[in-house]
Amino acid sequence: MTQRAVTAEEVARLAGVSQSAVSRTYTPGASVAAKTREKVLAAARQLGYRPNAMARTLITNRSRIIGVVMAYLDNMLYPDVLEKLAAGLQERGYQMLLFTGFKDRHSDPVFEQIMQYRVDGLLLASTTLSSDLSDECTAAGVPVVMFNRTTEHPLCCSVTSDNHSGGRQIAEFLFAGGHRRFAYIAGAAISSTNRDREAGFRQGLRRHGISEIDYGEGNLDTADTRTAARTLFASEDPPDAVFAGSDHMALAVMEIARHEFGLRVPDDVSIVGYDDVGAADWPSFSLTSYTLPLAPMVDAAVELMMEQIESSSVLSHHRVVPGRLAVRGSARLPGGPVHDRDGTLIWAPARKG
Amino acid sequence: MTQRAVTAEEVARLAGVSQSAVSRTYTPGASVAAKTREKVLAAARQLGYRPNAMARTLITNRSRIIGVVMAYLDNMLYPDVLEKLAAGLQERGYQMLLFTGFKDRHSDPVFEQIMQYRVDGLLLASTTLSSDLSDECTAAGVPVVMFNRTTEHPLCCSVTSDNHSGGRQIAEFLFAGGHRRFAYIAGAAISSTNRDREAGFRQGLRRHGISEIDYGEGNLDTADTRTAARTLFASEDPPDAVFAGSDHMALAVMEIARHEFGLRVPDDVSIVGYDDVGAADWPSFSLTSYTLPLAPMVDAAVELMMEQIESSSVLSHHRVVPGRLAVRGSARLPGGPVHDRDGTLIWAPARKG
DNA sequence: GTGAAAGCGCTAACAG
DNA sequence: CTGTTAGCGCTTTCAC
Repeated sequence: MTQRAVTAEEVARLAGVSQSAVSRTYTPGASVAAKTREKVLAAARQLGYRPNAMARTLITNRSRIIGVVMAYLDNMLYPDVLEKLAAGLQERGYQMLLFTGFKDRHSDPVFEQIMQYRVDGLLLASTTLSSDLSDECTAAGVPVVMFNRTTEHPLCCSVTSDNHSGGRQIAEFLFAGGHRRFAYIAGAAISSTNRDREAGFRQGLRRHGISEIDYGEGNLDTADTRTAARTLFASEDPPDAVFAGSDHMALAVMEIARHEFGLRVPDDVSIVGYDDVGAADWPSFSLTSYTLPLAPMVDAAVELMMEQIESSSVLSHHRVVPGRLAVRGSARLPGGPVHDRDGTLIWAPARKG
Repeated sequence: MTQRAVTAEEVARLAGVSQSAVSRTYTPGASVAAKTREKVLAAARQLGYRPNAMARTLITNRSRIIGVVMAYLDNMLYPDVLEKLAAGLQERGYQMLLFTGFKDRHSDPVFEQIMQYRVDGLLLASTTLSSDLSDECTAAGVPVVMFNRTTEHPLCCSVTSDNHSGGRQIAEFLFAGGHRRFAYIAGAAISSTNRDREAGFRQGLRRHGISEIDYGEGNLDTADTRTAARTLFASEDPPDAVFAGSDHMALAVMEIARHEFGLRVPDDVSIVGYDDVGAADWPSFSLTSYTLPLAPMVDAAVELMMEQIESSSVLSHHRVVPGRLAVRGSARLPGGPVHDRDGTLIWAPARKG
């Protein structure tokens, strides 16, 4: 601020009331006479007064700011997450302090900064970030919600999709499609999300007696994924079905398959992703993918956050939101309906009409 | 914060020094004896002390927070902007309060919120947002930097690419490629960015006697762009060269051209975009595009912001960062070198050898 | 319903 | 170099 802003004191003077009256006018539950309130508002408008949120924070011990940590945004999913999250928080009167772009740098100084701003809560949406961060938060009494990842740590909340089930459903679907040689392209090796998707995929295949699959490290990175795909397709016995742990990677694999190896998708190789980002539905890709239920996930995250803030306590709830397989053209279709091991229907051929 | 945080007072008591000594320890330029500093740091570590940025703001009248307004993030460019911006600000000790996701809602309440948090500056990266917002800021003495858009308003800074020149270069390139029937797909009609790109394009074509071109309203929206593209290609005399005001729209046009009209790119129609987002370089698209010089633009924006904050004054500098044509496969190549009207080389065939 | 007064956690003079 | 002191702008008792 270049010039000192208008204070409640000045407004009070102009309105001919006490400074407390001004404060009360801007405090939702406070008792102010309608007449007083009007005088205050008139004076405030005239002077261009705005309550100072910082000063309020100092005394209420609530900043109404949520720290959001997203190491990098190139997962095509995150812009969407950010938008929905911002909307949800704003609706409840909260602001968003964003920490991102520290791919290379260390995250510790970042964390220090966050804490100095006395955020009311922290949302961690980086699959790769060390969980020390969340420990330090709970130690400081700041509620944490992990988004699209989880942890074994006892005291923190998380919201994820049903990664394990999703991976398994994809395995069932691909197996039913007649494939026999599978590959998995892994995301960040240390992330629970990647671990669960892979574990589900392997479990689904094992049910059909397949325990050996190809493996590539995509690392959520375009270049790494391309390298992994090249190795895969150049092998003597290349896979005829590839499941990539994220759409981002799946699309990179598809590009390599088509443009560097001249493979037809899905005739020569089926490719399936996870997340169902916008581009998955573009005609050029028509990527079969497992839909990450973004809206309900964000809702759940905001809810968990509010619950903790309002109760002034750090909870430990883990919410899993179910997604569903979005079948498109990048994977061969099975001849008939596909069921999960518990009997639920994963996919069925469209009825003829 | 659930529990009241540790204060400088408590640290001082434990360290056996005055509270000021604690403050000084955390103030970069302050004079503290090494021994005192150490005692303080030891006590702080023991208690888990962190300075309260809010309290500091109250007295320094500097929040070290920059408000960033981005109405929506689906322009594939913005995640990148956000990352780079966050990194640049962080480097200088600033945090980022992000306002986004209010596509449908009104932006006024959002603005009120921003101002209550006493942001040191505001970065506007929404091409579509009304400029009243920036007026109100300057009125309040808060420096504004517009990113990737500009305005006629006297008191505010802006950083853009050379949109007009970019549009013109694309016109030259396409004309030299032998095209004769052109179309422009417009972004947000009210944005300076769109206006300039279109004006440059038209100017470039007019130089060659072409003043009539097709026009579609893509509105930076996938669905709108598709509709516009359908109308274009379904016409009796469809264009053989399409320039879309953003890559996002260019890709949408390409999808429609190929998959709904069976057109070959660039044999049947050349398509050129603007921004050079990551996907432009994917083999599936190989989109010729004008590179938005993102890194220098973000640097300039941060610089302009800091300059204003440090001088405690609202400046009015408009920075234009030059980009360059990234020639790929989505537009027919000219037979020989292409020059802009001032003689600068836009493109030349690769040398044989 | 209202004003006076205390104080949130910190920085910035000011003497020493 | 250090401690003392006076606020920053606000919310929140507490009497009235």
